Amino acid sequence: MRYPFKQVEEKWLQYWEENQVFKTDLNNTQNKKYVLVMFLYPSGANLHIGHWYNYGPTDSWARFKKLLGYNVFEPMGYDAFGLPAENYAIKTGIHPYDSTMQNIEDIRKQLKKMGCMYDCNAELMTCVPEYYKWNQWIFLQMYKRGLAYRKFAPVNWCNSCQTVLANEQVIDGECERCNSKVIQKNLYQWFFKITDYAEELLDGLNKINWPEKTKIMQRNWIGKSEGAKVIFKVEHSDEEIRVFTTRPDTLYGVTYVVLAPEHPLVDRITTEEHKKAVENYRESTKLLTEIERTSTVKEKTGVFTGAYAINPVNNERVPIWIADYALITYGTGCVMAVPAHDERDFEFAKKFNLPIKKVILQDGTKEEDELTSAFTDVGTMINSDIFNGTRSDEGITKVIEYLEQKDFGKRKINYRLRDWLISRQRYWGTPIPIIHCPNCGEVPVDEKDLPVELPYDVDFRLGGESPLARNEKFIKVICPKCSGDAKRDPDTMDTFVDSSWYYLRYLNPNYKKGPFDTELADKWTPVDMYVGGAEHATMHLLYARFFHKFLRDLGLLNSDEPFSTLVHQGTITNQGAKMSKSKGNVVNPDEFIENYGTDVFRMYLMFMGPYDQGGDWSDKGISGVDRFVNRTYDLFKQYENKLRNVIASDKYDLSSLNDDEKKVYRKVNQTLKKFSDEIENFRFNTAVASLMELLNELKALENCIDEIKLYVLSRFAFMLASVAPHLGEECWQFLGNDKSIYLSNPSFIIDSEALSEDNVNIAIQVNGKLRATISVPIDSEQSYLKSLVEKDERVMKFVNEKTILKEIFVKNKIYNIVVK
RNA sequence: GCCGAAGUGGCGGAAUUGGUAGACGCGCUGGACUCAAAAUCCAGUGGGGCUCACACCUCGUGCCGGUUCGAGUCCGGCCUUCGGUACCA
Repeated sequence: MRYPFKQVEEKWLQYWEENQVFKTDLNNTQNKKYVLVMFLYPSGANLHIGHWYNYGPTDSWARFKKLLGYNVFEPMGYDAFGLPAENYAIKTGIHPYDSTMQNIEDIRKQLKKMGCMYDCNAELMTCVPEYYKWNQWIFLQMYKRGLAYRKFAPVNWCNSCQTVLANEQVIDGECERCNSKVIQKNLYQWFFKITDYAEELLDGLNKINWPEKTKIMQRNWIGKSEGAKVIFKVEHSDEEIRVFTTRPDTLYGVTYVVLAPEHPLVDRITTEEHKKAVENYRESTKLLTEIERTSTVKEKTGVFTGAYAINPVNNERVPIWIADYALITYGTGCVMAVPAHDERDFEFAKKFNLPIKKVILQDGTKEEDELTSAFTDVGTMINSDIFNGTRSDEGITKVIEYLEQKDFGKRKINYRLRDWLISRQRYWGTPIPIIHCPNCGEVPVDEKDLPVELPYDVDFRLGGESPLARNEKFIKVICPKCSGDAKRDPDTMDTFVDSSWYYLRYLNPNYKKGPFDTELADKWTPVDMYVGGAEHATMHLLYARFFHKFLRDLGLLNSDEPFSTLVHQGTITNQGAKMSKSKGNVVNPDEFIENYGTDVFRMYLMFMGPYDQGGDWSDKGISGVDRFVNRTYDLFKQYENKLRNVIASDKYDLSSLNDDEKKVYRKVNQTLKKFSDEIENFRFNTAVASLMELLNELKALENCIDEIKLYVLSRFAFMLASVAPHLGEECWQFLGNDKSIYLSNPSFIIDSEALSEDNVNIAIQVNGKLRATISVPIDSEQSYLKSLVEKDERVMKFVNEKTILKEIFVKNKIYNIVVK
């Protein structure tokens, strides 16, 4: 009979809801497991395969933990602010609030079909004042501590989205969202001082169980480098140039200095005769950034300023150039150029005929040998006064010590990480709780006046300024300090602010005394298992760590990290291409749900391949899972109500069982072991395969007594309930159970004695080549095998007339005879 | 360029610390059931050789080399694909 999935799925969904099976008792923190998937962006499109792939298997993991007796908390919510809703509004006139709420309602229904254990009491959305009020509150706490600040700064501007972007949101010089070219613009913007936490963010990576590649990405993004700051005086001037270098050992080889074109010093030091050229160059680089910054041809360009700097260690006079290969955003915006030992400087020096001075001698070469490229490895220091003869790697610290002694410079650590730009010139986000007063300057909104509510009636057409700036009712306020006319800050916050702490809010979404219930947060965080896309490696996953540490420093949390274990699901592609609405290649899961049901579809997604690898979508194998599910259903259906009065023990003595009983008893114990291991480690494909193997062995069930049947089938149903929840429940019921398996606490213990077999197959090799396999009792000794092999013609024909040099024996595995 | 991951049958993919390569599934082939088909069930299925057949032999995990009794797994050198990053001093 075909598995009537529609009735079964409906039945159990209803049961779970009516009996609140998945409501978590948050006050009970014994055996707690906080399982979380990255929350959902409520777009108008249907949930696609990617959502199912993310949520389904993770839910199976959570379900298995629950079956094992853990107190599992698995919430789901909506990341409801953001640009797409606003762009949609501009196009259609439908207000972002209305469309978002409608979308959430639609998505709730679809989510339900997945049959996940989401605790609906914990649902949250970020676009309501009850939530974003606390974004503002956190903002104010940062402001108080100098961690939220406003500055006039060059920012990434997307003309199409009419807003600024964080560095993390610029991909290949293009806007992450709309792929249009990002340009530079100078604007007053709000920043969060994430750089204050750079060192701790780096350090903390060693303490968390995250994919190594994600940690590496964060490490690179933070980009710590150690070196020195060196001060060069500008000749005939009071100005000084402070450079950062990781190679103080090459300091004697400096032949020129480079400033970034935008560097403020340029105006003050450029000589009259070079002003024009410098101005032209600055203009051209500005244009270049706007037009073609990502050009693959990186021909070095630059101009001389006419000024000279003095190298503090040898008083050499070196020219000061400007060039766009010096970046204003990194280090001090100034570079000491050592062409002999830096590839970029070498290239530049060659092009502009600047001197190349060798100060590190490569082992096995002579000083007068000409350099054909920069030598950047370790060698012996030369032309370096008192350091001559020193190995360059040791020279680094020695030169730094010397610089500090003479007051020429200092040891310095630099980070690539920049502060997080959070202002957005858009409507659909959290208003920034700051008032700008002509008399008092920046005035933070009083905490008791929060939330600063986002007004509903707004003209959100694009215009280069925030839509909120055009809303008189919102923008005009009385300054709380001087009672004069003032204006609210018209910008809203980056939506990554919302997602930086939502996992704390889930624990009590209605909490009123603070952003989250600190008592619960202490018990339930860090999140035990966090699952989401790898594309968030340097954005959400970095910001959330920063927030967590900040909230800890506020005294609201005790833990240092938000997510102790992280897993990335892979990407499901369609014919090699990422699925996206714009490409029109999104595979709709609906037809599979309709034809096969939720359980089959979820199980197929798990079975396809390694979870973190994703893969190209194909429905080719789904019939295999469908067959498995139907066979399984048939098997259990056969025993419907027949085992109701049977009672199985927790353990059976193998010697009391017949061969078939032994076989299935062992197999189910072995499967339970394997299945548990595989699920625990997110290896769902092999977990499902192990169940298929088990089913294939269960033909032998016919020759078993009822007790064994029940023993085996109840364990099978137990495992099924994790990967095919509705079917698992149904099968559990067929065995005579009246209650949901999730309310039954079966606590099956693996019989470790049943894990091994009576007999094992040993590979018999001659010189490492397989010549025969022999079945022997487990743990047989070498001598016994030898006696068998000696009678075995298949093996002996390769041994006869040759000398046995060696025999290698690995118990229960292999017996290898080495001959010559 | 640099950092990271991966290359295994016709296909998706399995293989504890080096120890019987190809689990599980798809597909395909043959058979049963059927008037027939679908569905279902049973059997077979890496390539090559040899044989009436059973058996047996041989080659096989991107390429070349090495370590080892034994390598998909370890080491050295390449090639390809996919992610990340990009003048970071």
